[in-house]
Formats: sequence, structure tokens, C-alpha cells
Amino acid sequence: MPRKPAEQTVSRQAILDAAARIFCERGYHGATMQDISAAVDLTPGSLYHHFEGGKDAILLAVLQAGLDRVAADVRCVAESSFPPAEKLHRAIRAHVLGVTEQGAVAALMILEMRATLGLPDVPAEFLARRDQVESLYRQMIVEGITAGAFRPVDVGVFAHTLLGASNWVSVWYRPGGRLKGADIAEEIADLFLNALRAR
Amino acid sequence: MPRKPAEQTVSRQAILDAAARIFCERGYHGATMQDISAAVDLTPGSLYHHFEGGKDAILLAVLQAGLDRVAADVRCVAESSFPPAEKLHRAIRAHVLGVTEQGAVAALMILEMRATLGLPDVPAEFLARRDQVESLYRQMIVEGITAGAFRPVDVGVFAHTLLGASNWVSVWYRPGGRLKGADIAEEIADLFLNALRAR
DNA sequence: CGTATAATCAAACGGAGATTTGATTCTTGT
DNA sequence: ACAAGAATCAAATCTCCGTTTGATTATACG
Repeated sequence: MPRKPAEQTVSRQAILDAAARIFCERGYHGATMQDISAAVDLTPGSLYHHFEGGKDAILLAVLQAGLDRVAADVRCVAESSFPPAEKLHRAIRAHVLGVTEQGAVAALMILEMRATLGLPDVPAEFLARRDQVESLYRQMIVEGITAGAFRPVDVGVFAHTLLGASNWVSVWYRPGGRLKGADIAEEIADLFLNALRAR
Repeated sequence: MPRKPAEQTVSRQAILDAAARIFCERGYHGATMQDISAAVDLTPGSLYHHFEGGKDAILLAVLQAGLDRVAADVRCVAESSFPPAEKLHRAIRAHVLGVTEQGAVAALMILEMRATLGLPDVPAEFLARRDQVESLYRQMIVEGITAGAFRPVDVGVFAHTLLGASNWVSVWYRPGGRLKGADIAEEIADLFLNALRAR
């Protein structure tokens, strides 16, 4: 009855890492199982041992990881007790840094564009988690406005713009470029904090 | 030898309009020739009379139209002689308004994500036009900074963020929603102008 | 060692959808 | 009315993946 995993194995994580990169490069429809399997020296069919659900399951797992990472970072900051401006600044920095460090996070974009990309059925849990992140940002913004630290803005538009811009970084950021991820994060956090400064 | 177009015809423009909507809804890969042809009461094969190049050609034509529209709007403002702040404010408003009025403009996004969507060979002319738009924004920003009207920012990051946020509107904007396109345009223009205000 | 199981592969299957083809209908100009 | 071509269609083609299947190899444990 006993048995243990053989060690001729490619780890599930390795597949996810490769898949994340390839999905980001070529998009869900543009990426083939062949592409993904080749990246980890496997045949397409072998992927089905690691992910029963096939291509969809792999994408979902990638999305899960990316979303979880950013959500955790942002929540951590949102639950702290810094004053509004500092709190939001930290949240944005963490968010953008997360995006630059984890190519997979383009996941957030893809998730947002589920309609555009024609995804299958995105589990409600996913959308809930994404909405939760947006909700955290909204709270931080409202908190600052009511405290008089921020000028009054349309929270909906501001949140969409902020999230869009932060996630958008994953599209144009190139590791090894002129700026480090931390530099970009700082710059963008400054940008939005300035945008909120009460006159 | 004389001959003229029969009038049992669906206009090329009608096809582009339908295609724009469908590409926006389902994405390039998600949209089928069947979808597009059905939207104008044709069979898939018939589309090839209007667009020799098939699906690719249709997408490219849609992109062309969307990009041209926004580029023209922005250039018009950029070439005016308003003071820096007012000029940029007008450019952003025009840009965002264009995005809300023309679903096809999600084209700008898609163009940016050409790699993500796995497009074929995007004509250099397209990328040039897009870069031109970015260039116009960069100029306006630099102009304002040197004039002392704007605080110093990283022009690269700011331009990316501004363009990303503006185009991103096409993803979340819903006609008939709480805000009109013009309201959103105003709000976003204010946001970025505030972000640039010299202290 | 021997067996059960995991991990893998090679090859075949199946479907979806873009594109092609050849015929058909409609419109216009002479 | 008639010829020429434009616009269309129905059906066939062709290609590209995602997925399945059955066999093969490697590992751990008794």
C-alpha cells in the first residue's frame, strides 16, 4: 500500500512559474500546452497528471497565486494603523512592488479582462477576492477624505484608476530596465498621494 | 466594362463597427468570424470579400480607426498654445472621452498588449502612431515641468501611468452607468493635474 | 527482489474555427 | 435585354490545439 512520489518529477510550482511567464507573454489563448510543457521539459499530455483540469486549471492556479500575493500585501497594510496618507502610500508601494516582482500578477489584469479574454467560468471566489482588494482601497480613500487628509474625489473613478495603473505596470515593466521595481512603486505612490492632497 | 457596387451590400464600416464591439466583448481569440458575420447578417465566408486579409485584417482595421481617433484628438490639443496645465488637462479629457465614446478604442489597450494577445506582425506604422501619442504626452509633461508649472516627476513612469489609466477606462466604463463619459474624463484629468501640481 | 504507484511519453483523437471554393443572385451600364 | 462583375452563400478543407489513451520507466517500500 505504501508508495511515495518518484523523484523524476517536475514540481507543480515549476509548472506554475513557467505557465505564468508564458501566459503573460502570449496570453491565455496564445499559449499552447506545448509551450508550457516544453518550458519544463515535458510532453503536453504529462501536464494532465499535475493539473486534472487541463489548461483552465493551470490558468486558474496562476491567477490564484498572483491574486493571493497582492491581496495579502495590501490587506496587511490596510489593517495597520498608520495615518491615511501613509497607509495608502504603503499599500500602493506594496502593490506595485508585488506586480514587478511577480510576472504572474499580470493575472490581476487578466482577471479584470476575463470578458475580453473570453475565459471560462471564473470561480466566484476569485472575483470576490478581487473585489475585496478594490474594497480595501476604497476604504482607505474614504477614510482619508473624511479625515480631511485627502481632497474629495469620486471614489469609484479614483479606485479604478489607481488599480488600473498599478496593475498596468505589469505590462510595461521590464526587469533590468532603467528603474527598479521599488523606484517605480515609490514614484506611482507619490503620484496618487499628490493627486489626493487637499489643497 | 463598367460596373458598380451592388446595393445588397453591407458596408465595410458596418462590419468594422460590429467587429469592434465583438472584439471588445470577447477578445480577438474569443471572437469568431461566425460571431462577426452574424452580427451583420452574413456568412463567415462573405467577410473575405470585404477584408482579403481575413480576421487579422479586420482587427487591424479596427485598431487603426480607434488609434487614429484618439491620436487626432490628442494631437489637436497638444499643438494648441494653452498654458501647460490647461493643455494637458484638455488632452486627457479628450483622450478619456474618446475612449468612452468609442468602444473600439479598447484598441489602444489591445495594441499595447499585442504580445499578450499573440497578434501576428503589427505593422510598424501602428506602433509608430502609438509611440507618437505617448511622445505628445511626454512633451506636454516636460514642458510643464521646465516652465515650473508642474513638480518634477519621472516622465517615463508618469506617462505610462497616465496612458494606462486613460485607456483602462475602456475596460470598466459602462455606458448608462452612474457617470457620463465627460464626468469620468473630467475626474481623471483633475486627478493627474493634481498629481503634477507644484507644491 | 517484487509490486504498487507516480511520472512520463508517444501517438492518436476530436473539435473548433479560419479560410477556400464554386455556384448563385443581384445591380449596373450599355 | 445582356454582359460583367460585386456580394453573397453553402459546403468542403485544412490546420491547429486540447485532450485522451495505453504503454513505459522509475521510485519507494516491504
